[in-house]
Amino acid sequence: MPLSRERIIEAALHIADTQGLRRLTMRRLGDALQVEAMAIYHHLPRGKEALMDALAEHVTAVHVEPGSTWQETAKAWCRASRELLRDHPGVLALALTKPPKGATAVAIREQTEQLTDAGLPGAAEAVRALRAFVFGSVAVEVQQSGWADPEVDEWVRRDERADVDFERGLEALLKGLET
Amino acid sequence: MPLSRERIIEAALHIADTQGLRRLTMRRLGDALQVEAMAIYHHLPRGKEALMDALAEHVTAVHVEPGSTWQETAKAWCRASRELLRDHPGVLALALTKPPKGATAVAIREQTEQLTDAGLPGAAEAVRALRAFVFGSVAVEVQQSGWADPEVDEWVRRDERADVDFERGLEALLKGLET
DNA sequence: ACCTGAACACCGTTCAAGT
DNA sequence: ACCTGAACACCGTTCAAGT
Repeated sequence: MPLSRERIIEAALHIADTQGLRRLTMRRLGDALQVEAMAIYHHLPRGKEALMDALAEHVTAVHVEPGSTWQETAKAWCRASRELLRDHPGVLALALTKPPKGATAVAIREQTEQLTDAGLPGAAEAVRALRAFVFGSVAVEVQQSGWADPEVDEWVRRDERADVDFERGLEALLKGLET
Repeated sequence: MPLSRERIIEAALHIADTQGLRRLTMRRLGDALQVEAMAIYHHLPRGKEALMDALAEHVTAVHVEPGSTWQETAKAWCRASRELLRDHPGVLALALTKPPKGATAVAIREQTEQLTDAGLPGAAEAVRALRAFVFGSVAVEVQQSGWADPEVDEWVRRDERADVDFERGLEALLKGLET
């Protein structure tokens, strides 16, 4: 299998999620791909900076099918975003912090248009509020899961509670955006 | 002026905020403090890991005086937290991502007690929701300010809008927590 | 076009040594 | 107790060279 941008990003995500972002180095990434680190520069010309950008984009560029109401569209987008971010805690810091570019910027514009087309005035403000809600929810949830926690039962209960908190908060936020 | 934990953290914050977290190195930090990098280890025995923890704590350990109602206390805490995080964009990624320990964990417990004492049932859930709101708001705001933006007028308008968005969202969230 | 090897400047950290 | 100097293993990146 030849080296490719996609394979590089996939391997990098795996390292970041399992070992932490600080352990994601070009040399280790090369090892994981059975290649010398320098080979990566051929596919990501700006090197590690380009890799970080690509990882952030990969976990923040979300697309959903338009629902029957703008509320349904917004919900689908929030749930999909949350799931994607939760699945990749290793790059969460990048996702919450890097200014949206490329595919992420496109996805934000797309979502704004979807809500506008579905009849929501002030869709740009709504999208910002929804993004803030998702970011904050995931940040707090992932932070908490990093706490030392010996009780497995506690774990499960805590996870389920994050789900209901998210849905409850989402519902309240959508109500607030209706006015 | 002798080296101290406080001076080290202050200098590190300055480097991170002005040049970015990636440029905060032990050697550069030593230079800024007019000392060899190795001297820092005497005040922060776990080295860079301890430094990162200390920076995260410094921008997330917030205390406020109790207000006349739990709503006032919560508002004061949210505003103070937002301001502190906004003042230090260089370590925002750490603040949103590192599990709360030490002074931050203490501050969270303190806030939960303040809200409980002021008569709010389920204060732990409320504190999580408030933290998520602040984190999400600041993340989106700082991300946006990282966008290329030639128009100064736009800048100002955008900043003011972030303020009213924050206050509006905070008010709505507090209403939602009353039930 | 795609990958390697050697090289360079820089990094975090240890440890013995200085005061 | 507090700081330095030298050393080590590791890092990102460049560039000429191989195929």
